[in-house]
Amino acid sequence: MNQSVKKVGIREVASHLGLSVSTVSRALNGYNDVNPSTRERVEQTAVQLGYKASYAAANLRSKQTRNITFMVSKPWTKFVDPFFLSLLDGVELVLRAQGYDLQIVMARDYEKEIETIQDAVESNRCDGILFGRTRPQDERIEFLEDRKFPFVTVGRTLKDEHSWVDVDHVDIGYRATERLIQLGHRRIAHLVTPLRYTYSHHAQQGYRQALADHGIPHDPALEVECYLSRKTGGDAARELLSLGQMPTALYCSNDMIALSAIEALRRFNIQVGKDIAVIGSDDMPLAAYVDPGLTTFRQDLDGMGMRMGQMMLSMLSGIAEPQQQKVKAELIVRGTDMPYSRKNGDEA
Amino acid sequence: MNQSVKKVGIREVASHLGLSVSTVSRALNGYNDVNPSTRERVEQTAVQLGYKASYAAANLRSKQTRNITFMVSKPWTKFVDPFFLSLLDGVELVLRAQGYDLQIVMARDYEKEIETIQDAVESNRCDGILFGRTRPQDERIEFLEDRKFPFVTVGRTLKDEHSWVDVDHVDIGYRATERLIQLGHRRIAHLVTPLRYTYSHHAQQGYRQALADHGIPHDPALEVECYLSRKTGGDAARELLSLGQMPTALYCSNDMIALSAIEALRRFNIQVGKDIAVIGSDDMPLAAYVDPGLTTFRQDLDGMGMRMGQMMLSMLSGIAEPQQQKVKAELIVRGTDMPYSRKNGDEA
DNA sequence: TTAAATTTCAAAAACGTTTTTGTATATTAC
DNA sequence: GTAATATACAAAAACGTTTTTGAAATTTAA
Repeated sequence: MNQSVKKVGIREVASHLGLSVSTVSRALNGYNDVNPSTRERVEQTAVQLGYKASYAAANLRSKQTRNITFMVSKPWTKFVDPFFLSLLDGVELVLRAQGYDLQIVMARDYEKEIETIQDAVESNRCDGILFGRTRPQDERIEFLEDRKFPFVTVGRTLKDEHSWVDVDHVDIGYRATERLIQLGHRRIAHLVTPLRYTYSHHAQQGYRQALADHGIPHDPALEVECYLSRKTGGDAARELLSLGQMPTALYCSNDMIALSAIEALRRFNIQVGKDIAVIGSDDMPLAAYVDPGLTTFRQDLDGMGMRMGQMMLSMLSGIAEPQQQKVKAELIVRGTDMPYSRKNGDEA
Repeated sequence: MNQSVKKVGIREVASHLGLSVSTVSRALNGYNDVNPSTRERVEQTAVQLGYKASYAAANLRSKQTRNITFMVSKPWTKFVDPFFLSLLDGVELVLRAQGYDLQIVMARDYEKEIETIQDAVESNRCDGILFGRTRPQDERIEFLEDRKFPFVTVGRTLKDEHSWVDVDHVDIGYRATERLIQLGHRRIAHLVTPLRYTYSHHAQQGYRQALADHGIPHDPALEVECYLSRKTGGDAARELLSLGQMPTALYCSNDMIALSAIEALRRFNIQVGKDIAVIGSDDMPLAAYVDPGLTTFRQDLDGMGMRMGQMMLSMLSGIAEPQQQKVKAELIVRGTDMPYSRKNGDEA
């Protein structure tokens, strides 16, 4: 392939300096049994000759790739999950500072997730793995724990003994619900994200706790599981409508679901922000742009990403104990939540 | 690291079958000097023993990574450029089908772009490179051409002799402008994306050609370069306002710029879709959600991604001639463009 | 029936580093 | 002044594959 430019290897650097390859290698890799002045000469010559160590050769011998893989899943839309992309920036910043590269691989569907991870660890492609969409019981986590392969997740399993960063979804659920209660609502529905993900359970837990703490009985009919497509977010709203007794407020554990429900309700001439209150959960970009703006929660994705990177780094440096970090989200009040008034759909 | 699970190499597979490692290797890699029945036995034993070839070792020997790197640039927002992410799906689909992996690396800023690419090719990390944000003269392309390293870009240089896929921005510029002209507008501004990117020049070319074809003189004051941040999109609108004679229509070679201008104009009580017409260029998700919806152009990113993958594949299989594909965008009429009426800001 | 060609596999070299081990020389300890 | 230690480098092994080369066994050609 490279015709014009001859590939320069460590041998060339060594012979150019009259040194052995081992010394060049050790100089370049920061070992201390090399004279400072020699090291400097080596470094200079290396850049001068344009030497770059072969990735494959170095990996093969050292068993280190200095590479961390983030597996993103293909979600409900045709694109990569934007939620995880937002994390990447923080992760990359931290890893890069320690000389690690961040590599992103996509998993096309559920089976590919575990397959991708297995492949990454079994073919020695990276030193550590990052991923999200964690489930109460997660095959991927079991696999990695079994292999003792370093990993950090966004979100956790129910067993919860590995390293993770997570938004406090119990807290979001609680605060969203409590806010609606304090605004006077009593029939509050929860459009909950797929229960195959752990965080949905946490949201549910926060929602139910808030109801309980304020003496509102939990009505299972008001808690409907939505899938992460826009369509089924609206479906849930229609389902609630057909219940006869429409709730006066909606807490959605995902903004997309909220937006989808809002659109469906609009079709029925139900004005969100006037006839019904809605609160979302993750402040997606769209949330600020719709009219009225969606009241929701902002999550510090960048900070979480950095924390994630730090955890990975410390695992790589030998720290074995799992590290865990739960971060609180910030309420962003916009226009979709409002006090309860008798005129609302509720006739109880 | 792997304490419980012993790593099984090609040697184990070979000895388990009473074959030589070379035969196992050739069987697994689809060479034809191996008996079909032997191949089957090897394949079975390989999965049975859980053998996976070491990535590094295979790379080192074969000089092939079966890995394609897509370099995404960090754009104006804090996240990865959503435009390129949309391509990824198509690219990945095509590459995966031929056993290639797609790996994504981020370039944090301009200098990192060339650096990232140099590093990827010089350390033999991939067999081919994909990227966008191409400039009229592009250092990265020169570097890769010089090394004869396979690459395909989204967008092109002005010299235009490499392999690329590109949206026909000349066409978009022409059609957007012509549409506004046919709606009766004569003072049409062009808020143009940064001219450091080639596609901005194409958009400009289409815009000017449409004006010329309809006998409208080109007013340089109406063509203002915007940077891809929301703020400076609005700045351009304010600049035009201060001109005294506001244009009656805006063609923006980027939706973000359009949205930003719209927001700024709203602050001045100028109603987009009533007082001024706006047309965007790339149908970003937000475009459908704002009120009124942005009239813009839809680009078949998925198809472009697939085409890109195919081009890469054919380059890898030895085809040397550059392949190029220009795709037309589809006009999406929403609410921000409307016919010219005398009441508009224009008093000419 | 023999020579040539084909099929199928094995032995060994090669890929370009890092790591292990070894060895002069210089330094320190006594 | 000698032995022990530390310093700075070199030689060679090792990493786990793929590729090259070679060779026996089988088939085909004559």
